[in-house]
Amino acid sequence: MTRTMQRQVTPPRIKRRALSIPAEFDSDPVVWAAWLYYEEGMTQEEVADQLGVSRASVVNFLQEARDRNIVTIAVSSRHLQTIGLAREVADAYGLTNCLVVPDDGGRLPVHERIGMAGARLLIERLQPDDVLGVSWGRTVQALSTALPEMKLPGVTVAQICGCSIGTTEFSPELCTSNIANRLGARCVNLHAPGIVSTAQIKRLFVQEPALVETFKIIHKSNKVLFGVGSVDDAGTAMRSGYMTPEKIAPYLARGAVGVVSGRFIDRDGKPLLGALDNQMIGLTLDEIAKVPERICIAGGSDKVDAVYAALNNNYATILVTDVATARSLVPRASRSSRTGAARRP
Amino acid sequence: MTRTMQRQVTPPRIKRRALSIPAEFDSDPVVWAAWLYYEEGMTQEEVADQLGVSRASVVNFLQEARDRNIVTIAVSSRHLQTIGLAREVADAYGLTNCLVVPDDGGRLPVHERIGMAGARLLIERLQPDDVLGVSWGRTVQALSTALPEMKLPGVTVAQICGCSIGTTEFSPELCTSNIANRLGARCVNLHAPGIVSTAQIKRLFVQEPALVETFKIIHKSNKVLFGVGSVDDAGTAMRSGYMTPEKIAPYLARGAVGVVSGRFIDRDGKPLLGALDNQMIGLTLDEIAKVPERICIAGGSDKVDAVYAALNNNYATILVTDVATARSLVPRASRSSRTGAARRP
DNA sequence: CGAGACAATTGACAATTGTCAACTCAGTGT
DNA sequence: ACACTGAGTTGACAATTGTCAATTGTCTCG
Repeated sequence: MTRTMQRQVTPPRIKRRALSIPAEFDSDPVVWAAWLYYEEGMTQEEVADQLGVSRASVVNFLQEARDRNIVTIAVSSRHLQTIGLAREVADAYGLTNCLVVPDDGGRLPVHERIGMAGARLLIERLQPDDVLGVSWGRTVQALSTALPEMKLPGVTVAQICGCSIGTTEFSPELCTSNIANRLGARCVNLHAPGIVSTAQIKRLFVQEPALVETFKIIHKSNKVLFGVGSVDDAGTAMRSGYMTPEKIAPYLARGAVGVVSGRFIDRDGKPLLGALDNQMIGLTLDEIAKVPERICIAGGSDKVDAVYAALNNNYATILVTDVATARSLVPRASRSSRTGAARRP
Repeated sequence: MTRTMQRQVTPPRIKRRALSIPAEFDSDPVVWAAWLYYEEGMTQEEVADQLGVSRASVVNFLQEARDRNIVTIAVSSRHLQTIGLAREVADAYGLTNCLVVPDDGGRLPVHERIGMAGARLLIERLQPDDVLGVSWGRTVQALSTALPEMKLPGVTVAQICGCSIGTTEFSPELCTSNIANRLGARCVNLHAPGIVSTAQIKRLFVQEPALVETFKIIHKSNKVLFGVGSVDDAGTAMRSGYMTPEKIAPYLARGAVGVVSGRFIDRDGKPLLGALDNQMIGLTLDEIAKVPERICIAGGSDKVDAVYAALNNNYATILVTDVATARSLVPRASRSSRTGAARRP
């Protein structure tokens, strides 16, 4: 979602005489245009003259250069962390990192903005031999589509909870494979339903050699990426056919405030175990909590309670959220939250 | 040398009412502006409204964001290698990499353009524990100023040839420390003249414990960066007081065509050893040739002979040059050069 | 060989962005 | 108190950039 530009035509009349020796067959004009424009700071018209094409074509070339990742325009996530609010949240909840995406006046939905920032953060943090466990949800899905195409062959992306049955636009398997594809990473899908009908069937599944192998990889995750669902609304989990109201009811009755990777948590973030849990296939909350780096991407006013709970129980080491959510989060923090973070001198 | 932009003022009249909750004290408006503009693709006017400032201020913020490296606009060097010409040169001379910077119609001098591309390449290639040996010259100097500010604390930048006496704008010690500073790397200077008056004095210097220590580090270089000087013109080496015409004369007489890191080479690239060599303090050509990755940055019609010689004797594993030089280089190559590189389908 | 289809390129126009001199406002010195 | 300085901001204007429909070129097929 970089700058929007497209094509155009050149205005000047001194055209058509290629200045130097440009129009040879030994170069990709797109690369040239990108270099001259972005690196040397030429104007599009100058580039057009240099290349011997119309300025409109230059616009096209530049567009293509961005699409092909020949030029990269990136806001470094490190700087989004320098925003005072991000520091306050990080301090308050003991996070190693916190990204707060600015408000854009409702231009883009929250989950998309958070997805974009999360994408940026993710590619800056991934190391060659990482195994990234991926949960699912609207925000995770948004992150996956915001990722640029890359080549990170050493990385593995693993699906940490079973598949959903419904056919919404997002699902665990789609999130995972999308991310892996964009990243050029190995993709490990968990080929099993997220929820099976009985605890016994779950046991059967889990003992299946193919799944055992898959789980071996999943358990090697040194980073996890997950969203947080609320239970107030009809929630992601239900809309996607992952759960049904009847199944959820007992959890709600016992005080569930949110869903992390398909599992319910109470207001303190404690796992809320119930009958359903024995039918769920995927990493448990305790297992997730053991992964060294845990990236939580979530925001929106309806999710504040759930995010607060999740943070409170330290499920996340890194949080990507939006301004409004961050603002609600700070005063709630159990520890001392410092007011008035450092401003520029 | 990214896009040129500066400050400005906003045109619309619907201003001054901050749309959401932007003007709080918890954020750096520069980061916000950068995010909204570059990441979300808002127009500057929209950003201005969102932030509650004039559009002119937004222009200023964006300028500052680029200056502060909050946004990075980069042409990936990998793509400069995809230019057919670069491949031809690489093939012809057995290089692992070759970058060819496009012609810009004389807008910027060759060495600056090459320096920019070299800078890009360098930061993409440097690994955490690298020791980078740095020679000197106009192009190396240009590279150093084209580097962005970074933090690469694990990297060491070492000066591989002694200091010059003159006070030109560039010198071995300046090149090295410039590069180290920009990169946020450790800087190891070689505190000795590049040329001393007698071979005996050189021996004394080199045995000095402080220098012995320095050389230990220098010899650990796993990457080197050097330019190539011609001897046709009055050359860098002389203008900087590094050498004098009398000293050079014997080398010229014996067929010197170029200078690499202060040492003369003949038309086959062979080191041309003479009286002076025993008075030079710094890595020898043979020592340089043993470094695994050797980045040569050089171009310009006056240097073609010298670059050809250097490439011919395999001093470089990576070459950064300009189109004109690359064009001259290809037909000279001793091996089979393939004509007509791949075009886009 | 011409018609048709499709992609690339272009010029005119509209929108966005950069420049600049003037202005505001805090802080200072007298 | 008041003029002065300097940083930060602004509006009007100029330059640059994006859009789009029309044109051109290329390739395929009849």
